[in-house]
Amino acid sequence: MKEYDHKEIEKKWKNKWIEDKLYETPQKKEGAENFYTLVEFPYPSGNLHIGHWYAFAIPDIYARFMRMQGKNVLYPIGFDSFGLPAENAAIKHGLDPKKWTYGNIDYMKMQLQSMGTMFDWSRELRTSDPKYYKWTQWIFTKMFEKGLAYKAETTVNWCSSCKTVLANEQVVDGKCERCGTEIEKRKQKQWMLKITDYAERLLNDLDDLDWPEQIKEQQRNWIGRSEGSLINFITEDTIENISVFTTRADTLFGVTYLVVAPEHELIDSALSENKSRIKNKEEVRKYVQKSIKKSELERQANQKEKTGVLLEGITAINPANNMEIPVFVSDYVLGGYGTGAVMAVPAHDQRDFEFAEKFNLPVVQVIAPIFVDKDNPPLEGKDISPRRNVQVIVKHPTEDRIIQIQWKQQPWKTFVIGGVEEGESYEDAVLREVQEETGYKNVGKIERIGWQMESRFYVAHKDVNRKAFSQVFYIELRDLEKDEITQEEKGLHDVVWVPIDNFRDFNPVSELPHIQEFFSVERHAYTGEGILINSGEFDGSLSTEVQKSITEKVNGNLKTTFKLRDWSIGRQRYWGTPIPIVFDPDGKPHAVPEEHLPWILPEDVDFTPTGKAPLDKSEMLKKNTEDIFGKGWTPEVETMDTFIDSSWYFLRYIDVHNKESISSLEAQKAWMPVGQYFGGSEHTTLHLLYSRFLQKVLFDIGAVAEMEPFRKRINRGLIMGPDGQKMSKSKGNVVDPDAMVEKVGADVVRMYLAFIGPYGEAGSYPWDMGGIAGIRRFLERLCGLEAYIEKEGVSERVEKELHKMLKKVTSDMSEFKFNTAISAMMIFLNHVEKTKSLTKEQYQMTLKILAPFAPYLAEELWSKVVAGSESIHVQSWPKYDHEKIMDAETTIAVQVDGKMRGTIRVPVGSTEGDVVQKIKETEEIFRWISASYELKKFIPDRLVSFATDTKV
RNA sequence: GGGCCAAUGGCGGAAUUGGUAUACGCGCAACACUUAAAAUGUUGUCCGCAACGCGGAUGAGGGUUCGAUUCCCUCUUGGCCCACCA
Repeated sequence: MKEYDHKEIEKKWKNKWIEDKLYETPQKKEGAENFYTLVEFPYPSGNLHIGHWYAFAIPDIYARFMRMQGKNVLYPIGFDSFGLPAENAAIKHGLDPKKWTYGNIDYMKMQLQSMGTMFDWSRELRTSDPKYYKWTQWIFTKMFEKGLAYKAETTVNWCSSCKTVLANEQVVDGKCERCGTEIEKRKQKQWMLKITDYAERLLNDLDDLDWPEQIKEQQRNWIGRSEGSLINFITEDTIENISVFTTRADTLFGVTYLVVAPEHELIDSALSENKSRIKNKEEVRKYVQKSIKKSELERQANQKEKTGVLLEGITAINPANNMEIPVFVSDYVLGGYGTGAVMAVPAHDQRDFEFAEKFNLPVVQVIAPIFVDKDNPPLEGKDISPRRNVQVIVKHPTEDRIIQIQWKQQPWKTFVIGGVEEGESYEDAVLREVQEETGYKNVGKIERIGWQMESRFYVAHKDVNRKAFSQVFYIELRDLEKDEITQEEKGLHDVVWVPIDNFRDFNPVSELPHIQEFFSVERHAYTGEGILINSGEFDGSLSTEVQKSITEKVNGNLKTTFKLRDWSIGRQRYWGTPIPIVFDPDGKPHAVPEEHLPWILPEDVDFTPTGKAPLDKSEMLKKNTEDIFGKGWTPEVETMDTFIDSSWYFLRYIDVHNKESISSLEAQKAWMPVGQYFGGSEHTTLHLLYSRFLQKVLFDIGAVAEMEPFRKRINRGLIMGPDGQKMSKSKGNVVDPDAMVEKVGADVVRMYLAFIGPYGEAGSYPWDMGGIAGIRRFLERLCGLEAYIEKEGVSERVEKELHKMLKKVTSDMSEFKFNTAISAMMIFLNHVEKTKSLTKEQYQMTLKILAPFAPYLAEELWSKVVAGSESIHVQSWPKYDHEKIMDAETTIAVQVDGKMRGTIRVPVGSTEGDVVQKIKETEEIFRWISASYELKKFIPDRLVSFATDTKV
């Protein structure tokens, strides 16, 4: 056994590779196609955790593989080096954010290099470098010129601890994503980017992307396109119309009130103007102020309990039926979505339903669910006989029992059930049917249960299809006094008392949700589809088909709305890209002209958070502004959200020293779009969407030639602690990569992470100390292979296994299944050790396959066996030989009636006849096949399947 | 509440995409080497039984099929994302 001294090997090759500039990627390489492999760059937090290894070292395996496949592979790295932690270090420990950040970078660079990655460090970038942020600012000024960057009064998320504004995406569970402090709502003038202008394109262009469907779907949901109608409700005084957005115009006849958000403009004007008709101004003002100040968390915590205030003095007209309806203000309506006002349909919207119950508002059903009886479905070609009927749940006066009607001619168990006669009310029909069918006559209050519905079923004894409008009622008997029922009724059914919980035995109607709800004492709105009722000329139409016609009838407009909101990007912070805007003496904003970019981040600032931006105190910035633009001009003092920095960094790597543009079109032509982008799933709706947005903006101004930045995308999984929990210092389950590398070597850590599970599925994998020992053993055994070379002669078997392995590894790597690729290598090693036979060529090929996984060890062993050779990492990937994999004989599985009954060995390419003949000769298999059998399937060289079942 | 995804031995996971379920690794057990342990090696390791055989098993139940971990339906559990989005 040869010694595997990982420390020695790693030290040796790390330096050699740097000396030889092994990983510097030229813009073009003779005879090689360019391939851009990208991984999300890190924030320089101080040191690498095991997640970083998973993020960078595994894509490195892929990058190396592509390089050996003959591609000119770009695998760049940089640092997302602006951001809050640097500033927090400054505030807490009085450190210079720049020094703190750059010190961290130096250390992390060393760690990254220890991984054995093929990063091209000559292209390293840092977003806090003026040479970089000059172009971030340039992009901003272009957006400003196009009206895509604007300052607007909005309600913002304010973190009182970080003393800054956060984007919606940075608020998690109503708390600050960074520090966990509860978020308050504040109104503030705020720089915004108009991503909503691009919503449609961001959505549509997803279709053509070669990304996992899951990721695309998540972005689609985030963009949240919905098609609905804008409908105008005229208020009594006709001055203040209220426009609402709805996706359920079909329920318009069921609107019994309107609700506006606390932020709605109607409230603003009504409270300020004297002529407003609102009578309870004080009450409204108090409610609105309270709810706007309410934190996100409170708003969510109060989800169950609806609150609101009636706007006294204002009524609106339902344009569908001219009914007068009240108007409320409530915070269950969002100011920022749609028009900030909703039409409330309590019968068919759960939130409206809850609100109506609390405020005692009328509930009008306009959609009737359609119930098709599965046991007695309508038969085609039969007449349809429409009918109204009632179903009555009759409760025993003292016991928890209800009446079940057991039919004699049909296999039915039902409630009391019967038709409503012409001119008869539902309630009268209930009393009559109960008396006719059961004889009981002293009943309590009649209660309607759930919604009217349309049932469709076939009535066998009348040979018609019934389409019945039915309503369920509940009554409690006052006593058991009853009249004798008629002989005719007696002949039809028995009346039986059954326990209340047996309601599921009732068929078919008890399957209906609202019956079930009744018994579980929950009440819900009916939000599904159905047939329109109480809707004038639309009665009888299908709810899914009337949105357009109802909208047109009331002069509404069809309208598309998005959930996506504009991106708020201003930060009252220091350590970020300064917003390159100056204000003239009238306060009008102007972009800093390109010749003055980069608009430098001044260094004479005080970091103590005050709620005002630190740059506000920079004399240097003020002076610089006046010097350039003149007296009375003032600078913008906010910095940008760091997500902007990272929304275009991939365009910089490809031409990192360009002084004329973000990157030349020539460089873009060489590299863009990114061929493979690896990252974390947490960036699906943030970074990934923002990058696509900026790319499209840049495309529109001609700065880039591609409309989409990333051709392919893979979201990696999560590495958990050995206990299966998320790693955290407080749980004490953190795995320190540096210590692991020290102990077992970088190659082992890389390879173990690759072996832990498939890379392209965002699962979570626990770190297993035993597992990593297994990989270490594997590499140690590989070190021992050299001893077998040319010792035992040539084994055909080993040659075949080698090519099989090569084939498997090659295809697995293309699909990011590094785990099974490694498993194939292990299987091969097991074969070699068994036969102890290996040629020099076979050994070299094995090392090449190992090279992307364990770059240090492969290089070391390679240098020993191929004297004076170039690095193994510039060798080309071996090709497998199909001929060598071919077997002369193959194993065929024999199935009988779907069960495995044995295998036979036959020459490759045997015909069906040969195989059957062989089976007939094989007693232990043939005994399963009775005299009469049928050959169901013959797959050459694989399987044969028989059926003996004569029924088939 | 909505969307997406998953569920296979004691554990991480394989399975040619509808064709021999449990590859590979870990763990465990026995044995060898050793004074002993570690390391290493060899063998075994889904479950049941009247055990060289047969039956059962891929979260549960049903369906399609000669054949289902794979496709379809219902349900259960778990994960991720979103969430009073009209």
